[in-house]
Parts: sequence; C-alpha cells; structure tokens
Amino acid sequence: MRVSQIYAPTLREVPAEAELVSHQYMLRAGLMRRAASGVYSYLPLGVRVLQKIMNIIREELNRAGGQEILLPIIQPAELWHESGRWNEYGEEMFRLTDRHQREFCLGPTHEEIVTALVRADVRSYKQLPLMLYQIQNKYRDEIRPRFGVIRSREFIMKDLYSFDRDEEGLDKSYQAMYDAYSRIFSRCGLDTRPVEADTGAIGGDNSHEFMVLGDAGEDLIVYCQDCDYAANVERAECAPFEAEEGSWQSLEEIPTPNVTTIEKLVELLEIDASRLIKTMIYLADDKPIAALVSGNNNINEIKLKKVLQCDTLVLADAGTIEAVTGAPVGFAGPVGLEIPIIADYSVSGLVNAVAGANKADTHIANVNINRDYIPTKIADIREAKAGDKCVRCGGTFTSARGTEVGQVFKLGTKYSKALKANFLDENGKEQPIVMGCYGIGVSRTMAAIIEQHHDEDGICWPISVAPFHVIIVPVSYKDEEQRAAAEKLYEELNAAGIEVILDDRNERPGVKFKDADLIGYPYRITIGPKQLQDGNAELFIRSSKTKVVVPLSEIVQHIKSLLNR
RNA sequence: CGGGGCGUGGCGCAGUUUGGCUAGCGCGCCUGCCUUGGGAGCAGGAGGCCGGAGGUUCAAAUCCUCUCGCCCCGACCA
Repeated sequence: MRVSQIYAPTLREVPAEAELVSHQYMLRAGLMRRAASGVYSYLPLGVRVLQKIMNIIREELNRAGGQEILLPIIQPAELWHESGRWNEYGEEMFRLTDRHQREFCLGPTHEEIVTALVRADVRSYKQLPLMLYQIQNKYRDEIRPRFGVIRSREFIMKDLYSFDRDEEGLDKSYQAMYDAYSRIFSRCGLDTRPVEADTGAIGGDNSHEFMVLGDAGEDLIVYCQDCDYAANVERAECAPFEAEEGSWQSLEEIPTPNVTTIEKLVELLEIDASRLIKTMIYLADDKPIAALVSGNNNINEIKLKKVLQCDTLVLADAGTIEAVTGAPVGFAGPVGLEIPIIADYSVSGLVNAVAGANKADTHIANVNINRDYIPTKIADIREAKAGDKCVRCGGTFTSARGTEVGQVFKLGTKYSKALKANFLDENGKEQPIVMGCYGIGVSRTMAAIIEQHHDEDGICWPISVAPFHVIIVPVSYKDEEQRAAAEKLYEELNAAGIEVILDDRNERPGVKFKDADLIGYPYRITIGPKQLQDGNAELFIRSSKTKVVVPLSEIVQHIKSLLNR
C-alpha cells in the first residue's frame, strides 16, 4: 500500500468531540469518523486493526472448539416475548415495526436467536457439547453514549454460546473460554485482569469480566492485596463485621438542626462515620423499605435488589420519605419505622450507634439492634471499597478503575427452559440444554489497546494488531536515488510477506514523520541521503523511539526477526 | 430524563453581551515557484444561505419563539 493511495486522512488538531486519548487518536489518525452520537464509520486503517483483532479471536476460539456462525441483526419480537425480555430489556433496545406492523428489534445480544436456532436442530446428547460464535454488530440505545467507541450505541461484539448437557460440561466450556480470553487479550497486547462480576440483564449464576485497568475506565473494581480475589464493586462481597463489645445505654435524643448529611453529623458530634447508621428509604416494586448501612459505606443497589427479590428499586422521593418516617429528608432512622428494614453487616454489630430520630432536626444516640429496632433481614448490601477486609482471606482491598473488554457467563438453563431448547439424554429423558455465553467488545478492545499503547505523539500499536508492520519514509521521494531505494525495499518487504506501506507523498520529511508517529506503525524505515550513500537506512522503533542504522541489504531479514520475536 | 455547554468553510476558533459596511483568523485544500532529516517559505486561488424554521426590525451570525444535532456531569446500563 502507498500512503498517497490509502484513504486515511489525518487531523492535525484535536476534534472538540473527543475527550479520551483513544477517541482523539482514532479520529486524528484516520481510523474512524463519527456518523451520529455513539455511531461510527471505520476507515481502512481502522478496519485493518479490527480485522487483526477479529482474527486473533477467531484463531483462539476455533482452537478452543468454537465454530463461527452469523446471526441476524434484526430479530423478531416473538422470541423476546418467549424469554420475557421484550418487556424486561426496556428503553435500551432499539425497536422497529415492519410494514405489516410486526415488531422487531435490533439485536442488543443474541441469546434468544441462537437458542432458537439450536433448539430446532439439536435433539440428542450426542450433538453436545457445542460452541457457536459470531462477530456481529450489536445495538443498544445507551442513555448516554460516550468515550467514542468505548460506550457506543452500535458496536462490534464477538459472542460465543456454549451448549452442554450438564453443569459439569458447562464448567469445562466456561474454563475453556476463560483460558481462551486470557490468550486473546494477551495476544492483543492488552494487560487485563479477570474479576468476578454481576450478571446484569443477561442473567445466570456465575460470571467474570476481563478488565483493562486504567483511570479512563468506567467500572470500579476491588482486589485483594493478599490473595487473588478481584471483583467489580457491583458484585464484590463484603465480610461481616464482628459485633462490638459494650453495654447498651439508653436512647437519647440529640438536637441537630439542619444536619442532614453524614459529613455534617460527623463534624457536629465528633465521632467516626462508621458509628452512624445511614438510613435510606427505597421503593421496592413501589413499596417503601428502609436500608441501613454505616455512615462510611454506601448501599450497593444491585445487592439490595437481590436481597429483596424485587423487579424495580428506586430511591424514594421526599414525599414518600416524609410519609414513612414522619420527618423531612435527612432525619430517617430505623427506630420506630413500620416498614421492612434491611440492615447491612456494617450496622448489625454496632453498639450505641447514632441514627436519625424520624423527627425534624433531631438524631438519636445509643441505638441498639434488636432492642430499639428489629431488622427484617441482615445481609450484605453495601458497596465494597478500598480498605475493606477481603471476604476470602481477611486481607485488604485496593480499588482501581477498569474498562470491561470481555465477559464470560454461566447461563445455566435460563434460556433453554424459557425457549424450550431440550435434548434427549441416554435414558431417553428430555433435558434442558445447559448454556453459557461469552462476549468480547471488539471495537472497544481497539480503543482499550490505544489507551494502553500511546504517547504524546500518537498510537504505538503492538505488532499483532498494527494496521501495517512497517512504513518506508524516503526523506525526499522526488530524489531519484532515494525513490529507487525505497521502491526496491518496498518490493522486497512485500515479497517477504511483511505488511508494508510506502510514504510516496511529495511532502517534507517532518510531515511524514508526524503522520507515521500518529498512526503508530511499529517500525519506520527512513531512507535519506545521510545513510544512503553508505548503503544504509535508518530503522526507527515506534514504541521505544530508538533508531538503528541497518544496511539496506539486511533490512528484510532484520524486520523478519523483529516480527518473529 | 435532570443540570451545564456548544453548533460560524474539512479541522480548531473569533465575532453574538451593546443588531449596522463585503463574515474573519490559524491549519488543511487547489495552482505555480521554491524547499526536503521532525507539521517550511513566497505568490495566486477555491470553499460558508453563520444547524434548521418562524418572528421582531429599515437592517439579524448577533434579539425573540420553536425545533434539530453534538459534547460534558449525574441517574441508568452488557
């Protein structure tokens, strides 16, 4: 390929729409352009990178026993009704109606359609296990698309579905995918960390997310300093607290005018936030409940929702809070409440704690569990944070931000039961297929790679995903000797099967260097008068910004050995 | 959906508060000359119904109303 021919317009200035480095470089280097909010077109260089990533994925999944298929983007509503997700999925699903008023959606995910596919043809245990995957566009009408391709409304995803006869088979498939994912991301040059994860709208029992750690990440994870426990905070379990020692003292009202926040209360009473009971009023399926957590912790609504087994959970409005507690917002407490109370472990062990008094401008001290209030349930409902004790080993949690590039789920029989995907076992007995599903955000992976591999001049692609391996830059393409040498080398590298691009533009060298740095080709060969007269060229290594002089006759061999490393 | 900000040539912006000449600047683009080891120089040129619609006015990029789009924070989310 020649730079004069390729459609890769680079931008000198940073487009105002991009905030994240990866987003800026993807636009500036001419990898993609925005078509609408959260919708992008990929240009030739971007496509080359995507294809590299997809091919790595294919190789590893095929090796693990996967077979590639291609499922439709447009999916009929009936299947989603069967699984119950037509209503469950909500606003995030793009829906459309055809001319006959039949309803469809643009697939946000493909469990329904693949399960329907398999149920039609899989009859016997002899056809299992089965692993099918596709690399396909997905559509989710995100409330707020952001960070370029990292949170977009149309994105490329690899999704694989495993079908097994039993849990044991599922465990094997799950492990095979877990291992394949580790290899895939490592081959892409990504440093990822698998963490335990919540299963969200997909459902299922067990799940890991593969996180790319970095400040730009949208997710918060905690991991233990002493053992290998790591989890998304959505999921991370918290260890129960030990009950405090001490004798119960009598309740005592404290006037606290306008003290409606934990911070103000800590300041006023000069006690630690952990001694306070934070009382949050929620509407669970429209019925009020109280959730208690200590003042230095936050409620994890996902956990709370699971404990309550409700479909919807929202913070109560001021009116409800007043009606339920008899006090304005900021003075709620468990004492005297007539609604269900869920207490976190962080409050269940407190002795002589401080809580709201359910009375304006008043708090109450020496609150004790089972004497002053009786919780409906004591459970783990708080959000894990750095400094907390690890549930597994008692070590200490550290937190980090991360971007999820892949997730593996054990679905079990959720979809096979709903969609009646059954098989006959050896005894001729009908059984639901045991499923797993495994996703990789392909377009997002490209952005994540840039996040981990860039500097102030541009992208530094890992060789495995670079759009081209080598760029040849003659200092002056017009100079006959340089051009001849560059063209000769170009042919030789091409013949050797090395992916090479020749900058044949009549530009000044600085322009060509800047573009090469921005796009991030791993190797640049500069052909200039200085070295050429000695039969040499200069090899520039993008990632380390180092230069070596190599005889023209040895360049092909030299590059080959670098690529094979 | 709540809060904030922005739409002026391909990109980045000024001009809008206080309406008034022909709508400007930098970069990019085209032609020619010149130049060639880190985004050169000179000369000439193309390209904009100022996001859209309606209104106020002698006069609107500028004021008013409506509308569309984009970005950021939040809630939500694989």
